[in-house]
Formats: sequence, C-alpha cells, structure tokens
Amino acid sequence: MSQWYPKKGRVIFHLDMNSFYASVEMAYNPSLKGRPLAIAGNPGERKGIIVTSSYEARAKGVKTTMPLWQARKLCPELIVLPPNFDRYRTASREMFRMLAEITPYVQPVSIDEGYMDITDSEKHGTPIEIANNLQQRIQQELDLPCSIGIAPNKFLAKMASDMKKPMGITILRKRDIQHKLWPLPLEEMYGVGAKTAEKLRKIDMETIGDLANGDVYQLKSVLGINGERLKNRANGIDTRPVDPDAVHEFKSIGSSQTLPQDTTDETDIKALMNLLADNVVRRMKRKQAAGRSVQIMIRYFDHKTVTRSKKLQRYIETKEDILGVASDLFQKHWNLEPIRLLGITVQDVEEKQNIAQQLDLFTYQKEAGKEKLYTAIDELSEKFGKNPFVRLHNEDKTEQPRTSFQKDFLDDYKR
DNA sequence: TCTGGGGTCCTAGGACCC
DNA sequence: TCTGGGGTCCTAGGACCC
Repeated sequence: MSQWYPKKGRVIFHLDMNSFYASVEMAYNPSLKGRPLAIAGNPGERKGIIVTSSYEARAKGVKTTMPLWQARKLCPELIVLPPNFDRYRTASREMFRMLAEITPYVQPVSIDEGYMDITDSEKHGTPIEIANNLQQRIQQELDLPCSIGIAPNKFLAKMASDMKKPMGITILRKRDIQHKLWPLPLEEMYGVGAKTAEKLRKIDMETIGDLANGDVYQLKSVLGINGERLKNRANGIDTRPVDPDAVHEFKSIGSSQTLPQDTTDETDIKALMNLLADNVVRRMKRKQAAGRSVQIMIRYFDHKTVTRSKKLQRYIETKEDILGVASDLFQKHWNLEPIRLLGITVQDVEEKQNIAQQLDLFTYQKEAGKEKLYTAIDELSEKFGKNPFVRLHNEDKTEQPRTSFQKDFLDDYKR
C-alpha cells in the first residue's frame, strides 16, 4: 500500500530590482552613486514626471509620478536624466538570464521584477542560500541592487520583497502572517489602491489584518468578487502558479502620447495619430501579431478621458487598417474640445501563428458543415432518387479533399 | 499653468438569442 | 396582453500595477 505524503509546499521567490532605472544609470556612471538622481520623461517638457529616483532623492521627498518642477523644488541639487530604455532592457535581460540558470520556472512581470518557483531547485541549495547567491551575483556582475521575498505563494512573496529595501531578503511564512503582514495599513497590500482603501475605511477597516478577518459577505457587497479574493490573500491564500509563458500571452498593444500643447488643429492630430499607428504596427510586427479590435483614447484639456473601441470582423495588422479604424472612431467621437493626449490600442491580439490555427478550425467547421449537408443530401437522394442536389454533389467531387473525413467521404462517393 | 505611458482584469448595461 | 431567466457578445469605464 502506498504511503500518503502531504503535498509539498511551494517555495516562491519574488525578486524586485531596487529603483531600477536609477540604479542602472549609476552602474553605467559610478560618479552618480550616492547622489540624488531622478529619471524623468523628457525633462523640460510639461509631461516631465519622475519615473524613478535614487534613495538619496527619495530621502528629500522625491516620489514616482511627481511633476519634475515639484521634485526640483524639494531637491534643488537633483540630477535629472532622461530614460534610456535600451540600457534598462539590456540589464533586465542579463538579470533574468541569471534567474533562468536556477530554474525554468521564472515569470517576468515587468522589466524589473519577476517570480520564481524554486520548489524543486534543491540542488542549488536551501532557499536562503539561493536568494543570497542570486542577490550577490546580481550585485557583483551587474552592479545592481535587488530585494527578494521568499514565501509559499506569489502574493506573500510579493509582499515580502517589499518589506526590506534595498538589498533585502525577507522570508514570509504562513505563521509570520499575523505579526508581519496584518499590522500593515491597507494601502500597502498589493491589489489595494486608494479607492479600495477608501471603501474599506468606510466599513472601519484600517489594516491588512482587518481585511483578513472581515466578513466575506460584507466585503463582497463593498468590493464585489475582489472582496473575497483580497480577504483570501490577506490570509495568505493564493494558488496562482508561476507561469513562464504568461509573458508571451499579451492581449493588447497600444501607444499614447501627450501633445506639446493642447490642440484642436487637425494637422497636429493627424500627425500624432500617424505616429501612434506607426508605433503600434512596429511592435505588432516584432511580435508577429494581429488584432481584432481597435481602441482610441482621447484625453481633453481638462483631463477628462474617453475611450472608444470597435470590434472587427477579421484580424488586422497593417498600418492602413489600424489607422483607418482609429481615424473613423476619432472623427465620430471627438467633441471638438482641445486635446491633451491621444492613444491607439489594438486589442484581442493574437500571434499570427495562433490565428492560422483558428482559421484552420474555422475551415474545419465549414468542412464539417458541408459533411452534414452531404449526409443530408445522401439521405434525400436515397429517398427520392435523382434530384437537383446531386449536381452540387458532382461539382464538389472535383475539389481537393481538405480533411481526412472529407476524403473518406469522397472516396466512398466515387465507389 | 500638477497629474506619463505601458499594461491587465473586472463590472455593468444593452442587444440578441433561446 | 404582458412578459421569466440564462447566456454571450459588444462597448465604455474604472481600479490597479510598474
């Protein structure tokens, strides 16, 4: 008789690069180390906001998404650099390559963070040893700091990696939840933003512990299905697997841009739409993808934002097709007020190779439909002898057989 | 003269079908 | 002469994350 083994608990890492863009710039130019540094989109323009900042800048109150002028007021000696995405992508690739040397179960979630399932990676050491080695290696070979959370599932690992920065390693076991997780304010929970926290405060909740011990029906009535999920997470329940393929399963590809000034000028608008369509098409080509739905976004001078979309009959991939649908939507829905930002997104995106399969399926169904028709005709023929349908039959006999099923049928027919 | 740009997932209402 | 209840698709918007 086979022995019953308890299901092996998983060991999940969440690895988070610390102030990634700023750290990469410091690795490239060590003279920046120890100084207040910020990466900001197009310094000088109005869309200049802080994307990332070094810990020295954060100490002065500089925060992500803060307008640049505000950051400079708080920290006059702030060094500001424009983003250099090629550098960040290179560093990111190197970092993920190191993770992949430990296990194939690596799920990138953004350029600077990812999950690993190291449950079956004992040969590389204990979880602590693996985390230490990994952190050291990234530090020594890439000159970049990271934090690692170690836990039995993704949610806890994510929360753990946030607990000690920079260069932290934090273990969050189920039995640690009560004293390490529950005292934290609601906003610190992954998945709880400002709006959700506000709703929860209205029912007298302040901490993650309050959420964990809340009444599930009340939570559902306030937050819908998300209420139940958040309660589970707060109790350390999360069964989502680490999925290395998730990164390939993109669903939309979009591009949006704020104009230099608000405008109603159709020439400016057309030029921007053209540029956005170019961006989208270039990225769709790179991913060998096509899409079935086009969405435009219009942000007006007063920040009011509308989206309008159209689902299409067929998959499209060319600039002409995408720009055509986007322009139609724009013409139909622009209220003539000054525009601040425009966006074009292609949705229901599929890799073309998968679309081919879908087309095959479609063809197959059409064939299957024909088979049914043929069967029906056969029955009719048997009942009534020769009839007009037989003509259709004869025409099809010359067709190239497409499915084995149809081939059998045609063979039968010829006999 | 505050508030970028890339995404994902969920909700809710109307249309339409059974 | 009034009218149920599911299910799916489409569209618009909201919340959240990095």
